[in-house]
Amino acid sequence: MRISLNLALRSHNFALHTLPYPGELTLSDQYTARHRKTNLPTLQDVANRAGVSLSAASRALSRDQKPVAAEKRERVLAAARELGYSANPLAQGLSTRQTGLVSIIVNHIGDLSDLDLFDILIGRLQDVGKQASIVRLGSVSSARDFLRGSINYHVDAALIFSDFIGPRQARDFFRTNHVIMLNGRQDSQSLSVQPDDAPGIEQAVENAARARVETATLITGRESSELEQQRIALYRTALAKHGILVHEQMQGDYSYAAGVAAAQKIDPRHYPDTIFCTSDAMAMGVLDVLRDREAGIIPDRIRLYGFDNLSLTELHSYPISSIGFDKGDYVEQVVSLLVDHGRARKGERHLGVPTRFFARHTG
Amino acid sequence: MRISLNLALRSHNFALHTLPYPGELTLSDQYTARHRKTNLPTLQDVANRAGVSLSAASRALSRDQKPVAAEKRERVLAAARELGYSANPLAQGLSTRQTGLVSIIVNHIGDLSDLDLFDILIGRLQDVGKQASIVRLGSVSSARDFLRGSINYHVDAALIFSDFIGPRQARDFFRTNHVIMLNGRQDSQSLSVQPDDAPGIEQAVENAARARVETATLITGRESSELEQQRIALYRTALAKHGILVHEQMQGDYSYAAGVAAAQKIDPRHYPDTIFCTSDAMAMGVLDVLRDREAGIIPDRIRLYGFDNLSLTELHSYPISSIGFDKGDYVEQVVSLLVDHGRARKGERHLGVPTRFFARHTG
DNA sequence: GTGAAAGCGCTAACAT
DNA sequence: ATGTTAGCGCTTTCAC
Repeated sequence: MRISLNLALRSHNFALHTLPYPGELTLSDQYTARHRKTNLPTLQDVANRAGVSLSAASRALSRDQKPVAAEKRERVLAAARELGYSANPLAQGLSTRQTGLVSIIVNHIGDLSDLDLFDILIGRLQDVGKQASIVRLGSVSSARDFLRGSINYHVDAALIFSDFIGPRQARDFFRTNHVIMLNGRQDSQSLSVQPDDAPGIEQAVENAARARVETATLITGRESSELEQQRIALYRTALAKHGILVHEQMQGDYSYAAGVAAAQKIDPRHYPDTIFCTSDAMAMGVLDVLRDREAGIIPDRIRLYGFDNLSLTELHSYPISSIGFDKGDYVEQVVSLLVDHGRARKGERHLGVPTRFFARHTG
Repeated sequence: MRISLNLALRSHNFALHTLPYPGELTLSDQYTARHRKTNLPTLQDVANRAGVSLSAASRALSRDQKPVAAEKRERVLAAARELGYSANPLAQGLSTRQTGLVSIIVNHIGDLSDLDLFDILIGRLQDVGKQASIVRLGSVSSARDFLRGSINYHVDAALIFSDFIGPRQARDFFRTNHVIMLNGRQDSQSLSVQPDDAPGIEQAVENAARARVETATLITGRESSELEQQRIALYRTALAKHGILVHEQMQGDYSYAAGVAAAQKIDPRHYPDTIFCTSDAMAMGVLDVLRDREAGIIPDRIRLYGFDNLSLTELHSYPISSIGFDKGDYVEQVVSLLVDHGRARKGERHLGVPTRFFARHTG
């Protein structure tokens, strides 16, 4: 996953509700529990209190409709409530092999830099009853050993953001087919959702073309990435289509520093009319360098376009026109893959999310 | 936790090692596993292959030294290796009540905005064998019901960053005493680590004093927070000590927007010599507004100090002098609380991390 | 030191 | 519809 930037700008207002403390246990209930290692009530406690069998209690409390007499179910529910019962997910998992955990696999936490996206993602995961476990791979060399023995080895699904894991490795690491590739790598077996860069790039170039620009410089990420190759091709096609000459192409690594370095190499005597960066972070670096050389140069003489549509580009100092996708849409696709197993069966394994152009001050 | 900003600037170089695929199972091993629902080898499989009993295998593989004949242990280890065995943490957890999971509780993912900090934290957690599960509370009203039944109800520990949960609620929610309060709220029973704001504030004010400033404006967070109250007091004490007059005190909510709003209210005819903000995000807003009014005003006429020492303040556009703590130190304290149970027993339940002043361009 | 056996708390056959 | 029972995979007594 790319190295980039983020800002959580939005204000957050939460009401602090007063919470009820748990219903006190009656003496007898406490007694039944006392001999165990933990004093948390078990399903057996609930069953006892409701005067039903263990399995009846299990059925009554089950998520999916299991056959239980309505009146019995009520008693069980009441007992559970009174005891403050909650199922032990470990025990459930041992039976059902479902932990309710979804791993989010990243190289390092910086990959979460689009906090808005992850806020939506994790929120939605929770909505559908899943907990997010974040795995920081660091380096992939020990990933396998590391995952082994960790609970991530037994998650319901793994969302792969780390670009160092391929679809096959992912299936191997997690011993499950429920792996969703979000890093642009995929094969026929894997599930994936991927932004469709084409519309956003087309729109951005079109926007530049309307301003009658004639030349462009491209600042890219690692060209070793197939995804980046495709993206560059999209830029070049769109630019050619609008008769814009690619002045120069420079390679960076998506980072702010790379943008700075690239901009410093730009010859002041031969400025391009426009600069397209394949990350907002690089565009920020470019902006800072060029602004230093000449106030107002952007967008007066050079139009600048980023990529990712980070919240950060909304900052006063970095009003960078960008390309991105709707984060809500993206998350919905991921969640649909997670929840709607039928979808994958229907052959819909690779989902796309269209990008679009976000006009701001620089382009 | 405060709403703030972050930037992951550092470049990351990971070597992509080729990984061995798992040792293929022999036919007979596959057979023994076949009748089960899953084809993962179990401890029984390992025991069979090593020709020892289940419990012997368990002991041999146990983390802590259990009595096993050296030669037997070797055989078990070999068998486990050959089978690609890894213990099922759910089953282990059911016995030991240790899941290896640590919940990180936040209001929303924006609380992670100090990605550098969380990168270190989650990395270290993994080092000590813990997995991080991120819980986005959103609103606390349903937190309790929500946590129930989720695996977070059975984590080894909960790290509370959300400022909407108090120590008592936390213990209740997680049914454990292993709750580490990182939001500034605590009581005698709870564990906590807290930055010590005093040294950083003292140093920042001293820095301003050396520049012979005479007046200061304070832009604060929610004054309803006790922590913020204390912080304001520290500023006022330090300012008074150096004979600096507090010109004005304005209230924000730590956000960039709040900084913008506050700065706009500053009367151009009566600029203070210096502005202290209790968050970097607010300082960024202030910087943007004032820069717009008059180029170079900061730091030529006004010195500006932020708080948090976000990586973002290293950006060219926001070279804001700030106050913060060493993130590595902070994480070590948290981890020590997590790992070293003896520490809490010795009464060392509330750990501190000193802040210091980070000089940059604005102050 | 070692193995048999009893849990941990729950779900899912399986009879009834 | 309901209760009994057999696992899920592991740790931990408890005798030997």
